[in-house]
Amino acid sequence: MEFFNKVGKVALGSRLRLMTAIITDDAAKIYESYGMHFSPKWFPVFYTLMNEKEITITEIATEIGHSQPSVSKIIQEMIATGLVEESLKSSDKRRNIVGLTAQGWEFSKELKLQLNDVEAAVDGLISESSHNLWAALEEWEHLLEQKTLFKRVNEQKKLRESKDVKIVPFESQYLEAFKTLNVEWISTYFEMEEADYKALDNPKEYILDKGGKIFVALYQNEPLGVCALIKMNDSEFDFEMAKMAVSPKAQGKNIGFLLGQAIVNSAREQGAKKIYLESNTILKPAINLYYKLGFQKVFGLPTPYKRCNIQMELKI
Amino acid sequence: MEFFNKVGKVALGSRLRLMTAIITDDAAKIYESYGMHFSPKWFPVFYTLMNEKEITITEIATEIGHSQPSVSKIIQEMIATGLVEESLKSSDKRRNIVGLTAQGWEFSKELKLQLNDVEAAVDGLISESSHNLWAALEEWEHLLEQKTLFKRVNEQKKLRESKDVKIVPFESQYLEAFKTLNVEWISTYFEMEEADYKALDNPKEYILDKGGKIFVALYQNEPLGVCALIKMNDSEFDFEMAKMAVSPKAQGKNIGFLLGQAIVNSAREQGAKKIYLESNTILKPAINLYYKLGFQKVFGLPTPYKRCNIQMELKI
DNA sequence: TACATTTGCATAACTAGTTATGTAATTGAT
DNA sequence: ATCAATTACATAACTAGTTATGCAAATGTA
Repeated sequence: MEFFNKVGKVALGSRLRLMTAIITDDAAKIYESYGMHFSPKWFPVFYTLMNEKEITITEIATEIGHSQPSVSKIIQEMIATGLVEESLKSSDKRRNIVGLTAQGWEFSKELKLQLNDVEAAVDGLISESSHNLWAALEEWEHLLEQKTLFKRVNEQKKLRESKDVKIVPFESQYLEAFKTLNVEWISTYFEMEEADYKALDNPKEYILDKGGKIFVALYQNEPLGVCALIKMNDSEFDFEMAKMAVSPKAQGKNIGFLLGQAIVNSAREQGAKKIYLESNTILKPAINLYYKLGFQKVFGLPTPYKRCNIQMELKI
Repeated sequence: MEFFNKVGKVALGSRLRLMTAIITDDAAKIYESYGMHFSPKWFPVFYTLMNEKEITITEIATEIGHSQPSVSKIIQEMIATGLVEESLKSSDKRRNIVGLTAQGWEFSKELKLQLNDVEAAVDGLISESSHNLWAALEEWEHLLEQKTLFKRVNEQKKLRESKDVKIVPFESQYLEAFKTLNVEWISTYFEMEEADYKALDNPKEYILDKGGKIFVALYQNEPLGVCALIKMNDSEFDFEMAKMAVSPKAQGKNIGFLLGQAIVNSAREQGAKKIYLESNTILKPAINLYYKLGFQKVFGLPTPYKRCNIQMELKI
C-alpha cells in the first residue's frame, strides 16, 4: 500500500487491520479447500477444546484472550454443526462445561494435518522475510504490556511541550500571576491562610529582599507556573521551596518538574546544603514530583500552615 | 498471551487481531487525551483530505485501501462534526467531491502535532525491539501479494500428500483401475475411441509385451492414478507416454507429476532418446504438467486419436 | 438519437468482535 | 437462616469494517 509509506508509522493500526483482513480471508479459503466446514474464528476455541477436553466458557475466554460473549456465540455455532456438546456433568448449574463430540474429535484429526501445512507455510514466509512478523508481534505484546502506547505518546507530548516552556527569573510584570496562580490551587483544595497573603502580596519584601528567588514558567510567553526559593531564618545554607503553582490548563507539560529543577539548581549555585518543603498528602502528583526531584520525608519541624501534613527535605 | 506460544504460528491471524485491537483502543484514548473529538477510524480519510484538498469518495477509498461504503460512512460522520464539507463544484453530478472545512483545516494543525508524538512513540517502540513490526508488515504485504497464504498452504499440502503416494509397477490386480480411471476422464471430456478400448482392455498385449511399462500411483494403498510408457513402432529408442489418468478425488496430491517422473526415469533406464505424447489443449492442467516435466510442442505427426490437437516431445 | 453499459454513491444487510445488562445459581457474612 | 455479593452465562445493543444492491448520471455505440 503506497498510502502507508506516505503517512508513516502513525498508520500502524490501519496497516495491522489490513494485514489481519488479508490473513483471515485466506484462512477461510484454506478451510474450504480442505473440504472443512469450519469458520476461522472458531479456531482458538476449538483448539482449546482439543487440549483441555472439558472446560467452561469463561475459562476458554480467558485462555484465548476473547470476551466471554464471543466464546459463548462461537460455542453455540459449533454446537449447531455438531462439533461440540454442552451441559456436561457439573454440580454447579451456572457453569456450562463444554467438550468436543465424537464428530469433533474426528474433525480434530483432519485439522491437525491442515495445521501442519499452515505452520509450514508460515514458517516459509518467515524464513523468506528478513523481519520476523511473528517474533515482532510477541515482542510488541510484551513492550506494550510494560508501557502502553497511550503512555508512550503522552511522554512524547510532555517532552515536546516542555521544550516550549521557558523558566525565567521573577520580574514585576509577573506579580499578578504569582498571586493568582497560587490562590487558584490553594483555595481549590484548602483555605487561604495569613502566611499565604503575606508572601503573595509582598514577594519583594518577604522573599526576594531576604535573598530568595522566584521563578516563572512561560508557555508561549504566558506565565503559567511559578515557584519560590525562600531563605530560611535559622541558617545561611538552608532554603525552603514554596509557593509552587501550575495552572490547570498547563498540566502535563512537565512545568512542575522544570520549575523544581530551576529551584534546585539555583539553591546549589547559592551554596545551599538543604532544601525544605511543606505540603499535603492529598496533593499526590505534587508529592510524586518532589520524590522525583530527590526530596525525602522528614518529621517534626514547626510550620505556620494548617494544611501542612508532610514535610520533605533535599540534601544537596 | 500464553495461548499463542502453545498454538504456534497457525494463530497468526488471531494474534494480529489482538494486536490491532490493543493499538486502536489506545489510539482512541490518545485522541481523547489531546482533547480531540476525533475517531481513530477517521484518520486515513482525514489524512488523505489534508493532502489532496478535494477528492471524490471512491478515490479516497482506493487510496487508503478501504471499501467505498466505508469511506462513505466516515465522510458522513465527519460532515456531522463539521470537519468536512461535500458536494463541492463538479459538473459530473454523480461525483461527490469532498474537502476539509475551515474548522477541518484548523483541526489538521493540532493533529499534526499529535502525529509527531505518535510517530516518535512508535519509533521508540521500534528501536526498543529487535524485530521491526512496521518493516515486517511491509515485507509481508509484499510477499503475500506475490504468493497468497492460501497458495502457500496448498503447496505444503501437496508436498505432504505426495509423500504418501507410492508409484509401483503394474500388476494384474490393477487391471480394472487402469481401465476405469482412464474411461472416467476420457468420457468426461471426449468420446471413447477404438484405440482406447484396445489398449485399456488388453494392456498386456498392447503395452507390456511390446516392451512398454505401466505405473500405478497408490494413495493409502488405493490405486488412484495410472500412466503407460509405450514403445513406438518406428524406433528402438522412441517411447510414447499415454493413458495417464488421475482420479478426481486425488487431485492436488501431485500424483500426475510423480507418475510422469516415473515414466521419464523408466524411459531413461531403457535408453530412450525421445518420449512423445498426444493431448488436447482443453486439458490445461495436464498440458502445464507436461511442460513442467520438460516436454515441448511438436507438429505434424500422424495419430489415431480424434481428440488429439497437440503433440509434445521430450528429448532425453 | 436512442438505448445499453458503466460509473459513483448511498443504503441495507451481514460479520466478528466488543461492552452493557439481566438472571439464575452459588458463596459469604451476619 | 437470611440476605447481600459474586459468579457464570446468555442476550442485546453497539462498532468498524465488509459485500450486495439499487438508482441516477454519464458514457459508449449502433
